[in-house]
Amino acid sequence: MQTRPMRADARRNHDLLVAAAMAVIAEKGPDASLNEIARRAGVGPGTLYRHFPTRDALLAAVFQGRLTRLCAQAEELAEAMPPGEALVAWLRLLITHAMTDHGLGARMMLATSSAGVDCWAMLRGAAERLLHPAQRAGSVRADVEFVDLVELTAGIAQVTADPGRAERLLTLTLDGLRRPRDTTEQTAATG
Amino acid sequence: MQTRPMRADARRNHDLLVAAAMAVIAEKGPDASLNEIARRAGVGPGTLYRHFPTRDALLAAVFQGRLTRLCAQAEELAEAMPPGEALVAWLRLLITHAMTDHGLGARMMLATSSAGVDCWAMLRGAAERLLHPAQRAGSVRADVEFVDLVELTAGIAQVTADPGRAERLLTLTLDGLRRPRDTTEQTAATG
DNA sequence: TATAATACGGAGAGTCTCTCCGTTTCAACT
DNA sequence: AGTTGAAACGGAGAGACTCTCCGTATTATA
Repeated sequence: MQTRPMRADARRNHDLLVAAAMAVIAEKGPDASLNEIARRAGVGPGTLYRHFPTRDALLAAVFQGRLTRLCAQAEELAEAMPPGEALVAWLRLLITHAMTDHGLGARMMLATSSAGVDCWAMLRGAAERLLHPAQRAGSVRADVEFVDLVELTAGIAQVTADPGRAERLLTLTLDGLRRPRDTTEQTAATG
Repeated sequence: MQTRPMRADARRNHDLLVAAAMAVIAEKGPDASLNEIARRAGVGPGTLYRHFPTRDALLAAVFQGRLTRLCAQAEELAEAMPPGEALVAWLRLLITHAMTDHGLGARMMLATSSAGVDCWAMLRGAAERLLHPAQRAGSVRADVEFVDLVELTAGIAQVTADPGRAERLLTLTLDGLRRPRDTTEQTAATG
């Protein structure tokens, strides 16, 4: 996979397209017309399709920047707080990310490999950087895995656009719906 | 809201359209062409739009039957099991429903009022019929509300198509990600 | 500057949604 | 049964979108 330097005009159009896509998607949602994005970028539709063969490829390019920042924040949190709190704080950031642009963030998070950018791998690195210490510290149950975190977070982000509701659902997910079992309930067979 | 009897041909076409929609959506997903549904039903596009002004109205009609059955099952479970178990069993059914037709079920569950069929009200009745007893019995925390159940369930259904994963995420949501607090961790300030 | 490789642009084919209106069908009344 | 007004039908068509193809223009290299 050797990346030979792009021709100057190609590079310029690539950047114009990503910028236009960011603007149009922010205002019209993830189903915005690709035609309009091309128009806004000042290029023809053909050019758009040459750079980004599928809609998802374009979306991935738009989100790569945000995702990179999100993963960097995981590292910062890990160094600034105790493991359990750091994880929770990052999950909050993750939900915010997943809610951007009408739930588009969540859609990208779930895409295993969206043409070039491997969101999955990036997220996995960041999430496990926080999850494993939190588990070692005993703040999070040991059987929780990376994929659980991402799917639950993405799910919450997709069902509501209201940050207050999202916060509420995240809290519930962290603590569980069942009553805390410091009572007598022993749950003989829950399977 | 007086419902005068439909004309015979109107009634017939209505039913043909719902049947066609069910078939086409099952095979092509929720974004299936409305044109094709009309064609399959043997009517013109105009007729389809007269009966169902929006896509969601048609989808709601398709799902009304399934939803009705789901709500009836809530009643049956309530009579057959202890409150806590009944709720969990019904949530399992709810997720299955939410996953049908490529996550379309979840989309309908979240639609507050989809042209005629008020899914929200139906679900609310069924869910609270199970939730409140479960809370009185102490199986579920008292601050959980109907809307929490629906949103969490719909979220799970939308992020995965694999029943195994859905089951896993439901279990996690019921029990929480945090470690059960029979340990020493007291969480002074988690905000 | 000449030339091959690369990228561009936009016309156009095919599809989809949704509307409009002339035509047909139904049901109520004589 | 026959008449008639209302209700419903159907399909042509406007407008928008996705994606392709290929003649033209631009870029890098010699």
